[in-house]
Amino acid sequence: MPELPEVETTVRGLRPVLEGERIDRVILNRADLRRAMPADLGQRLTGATVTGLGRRAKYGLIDTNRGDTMIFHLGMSGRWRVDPLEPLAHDHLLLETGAGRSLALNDPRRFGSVDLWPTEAIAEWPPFAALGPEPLGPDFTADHLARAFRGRAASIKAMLLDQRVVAGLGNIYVCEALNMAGIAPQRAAGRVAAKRLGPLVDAIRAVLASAIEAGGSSLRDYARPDGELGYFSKQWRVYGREGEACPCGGLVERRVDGGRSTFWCRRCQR
DNA sequence: CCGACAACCTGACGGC
DNA sequence: TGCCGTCAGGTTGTCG
Repeated sequence: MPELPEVETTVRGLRPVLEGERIDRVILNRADLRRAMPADLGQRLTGATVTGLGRRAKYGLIDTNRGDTMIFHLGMSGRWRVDPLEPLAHDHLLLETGAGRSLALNDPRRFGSVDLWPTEAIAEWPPFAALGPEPLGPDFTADHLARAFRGRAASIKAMLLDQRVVAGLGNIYVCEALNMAGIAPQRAAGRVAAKRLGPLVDAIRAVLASAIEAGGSSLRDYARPDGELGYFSKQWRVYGREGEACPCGGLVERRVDGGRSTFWCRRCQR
């Protein structure tokens, strides 16, 4: 499930459980996710106190007082459960705090990852090295997109999914933002008029912000054992809505690009 | 540079 | 009821 808003919602749900708390116990059921967890993960985390939590792109960050940051990615199917009532299949990592709270990282498909890296050098963690700007941060601007898109024949959808261009967008929110901005997903990035890039930046920010708000509004529910996120799906304009009406009154169509579904409206997206 | 495709995994769902 | 094909929010690599 997780694109940027879901990871942000997850981090916000973990924060009250972990921040300032000591990790008393680490149970590693299986370390072979998409990339293997560090062999000494349990040793390095046990007894550490969590000093803060954050997010970069689709990665969650858990800082400790030992100088390590735990970096987790939820892949396609990852989720944290808070104070789970019972174990589930695919609970790969369990944490217990000194306050008696517990967390379970569950990921059936194992496309996620967990790593540890020195907090002071977090920007040099290899997957972070080439990431583009945060879409909700100050460096994500129309000028940035203009530079990234200039002369490029690749589709704008492919460019927005490229984490080097902007970090944190996935298939759902790219479809949503392009619909909101009225841009056809298959249009060559270099052929999007400069004056349309400001509205595109605004659309991306708006769709992410409302998705985070939707997650945030159900944060109370997050701390349930089922780990439900309060997903944004009810508010999707086009994603998963093939054959239904676009907000403009046109018809939502589905096409496949690079093996992934694209939902769009040919009436309002040009 | 670019698009297509496969690989990594499991689960949900629809059709028959 | 069960079996089978299809599809799924991500990332990374290869091929032509």
